[in-house]
Amino acid sequence: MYSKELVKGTLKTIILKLLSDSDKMYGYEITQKVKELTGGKIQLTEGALYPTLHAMEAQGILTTDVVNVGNRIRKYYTVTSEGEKIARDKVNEFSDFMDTMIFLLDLKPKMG
Amino acid sequence: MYSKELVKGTLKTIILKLLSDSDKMYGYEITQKVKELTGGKIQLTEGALYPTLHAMEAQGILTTDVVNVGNRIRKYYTVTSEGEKIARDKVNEFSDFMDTMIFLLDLKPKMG
DNA sequence: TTTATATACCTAAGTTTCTTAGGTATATAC
DNA sequence: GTATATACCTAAGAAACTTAGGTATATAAA
Repeated sequence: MYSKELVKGTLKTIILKLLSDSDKMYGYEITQKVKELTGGKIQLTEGALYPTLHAMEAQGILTTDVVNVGNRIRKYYTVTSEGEKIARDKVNEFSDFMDTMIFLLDLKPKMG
Repeated sequence: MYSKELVKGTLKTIILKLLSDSDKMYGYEITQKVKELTGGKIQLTEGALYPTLHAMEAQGILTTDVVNVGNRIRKYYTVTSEGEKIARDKVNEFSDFMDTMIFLLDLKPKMG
């Protein structure tokens, strides 16, 4: 797990990237996918995740589709076309930011 | 300039890296150096910088040396040996975090 | 059978970390 | 004599989280 400050500010970018790459995902699924992909190094908290999803829905970035699975509710989120553009912008901005930080901190990236 | 959320959480890391690589620096000098090195893409605000420097001094990470330059005061900051370790840890953690994000966001770094 | 864990949603109070918006003062360029 | 640069500082407010709950079903273990 990384220190809290570091992961701050990346939540929307992560959510939008995962949702853009898949048809639809539900909240709990997003937390599990991030945990799996990062080997547990990034673990989204539900207290941060759900309000962010609701805000992005209110802004027209995401739409929802509520499904009954057995007796439980599952709320699927899909990125709108407007959201797709925001997703690309967010990922590009983060990429640019990382390049700047790599230079500033005099680092060599380990991948690529 | 990057969106505010992104730069959040990197302030201490940036300050400690710059101070570790130099003998000593004063607050205003740090803001100018970061602005110069990032081509204006990261601009530290004094409202964030000074309280952070004071906190790190109180924690024994930094020591100060006040100097008179003409009739003006200049407060130089130096990293303590304890601070050097924290600086290395912070930079390493950020480096690791970037590797994780590069994988998660499916990016290719442009440098290295 | 009841207890713990996993699934699946949610909210609200509190904390941290920053931005915004000031204040003080000297030096220099226009 | 007015704006910009240098150089320090603080305090109120905002943003984005964490922490700590609450609700409810399904399943595995004891």
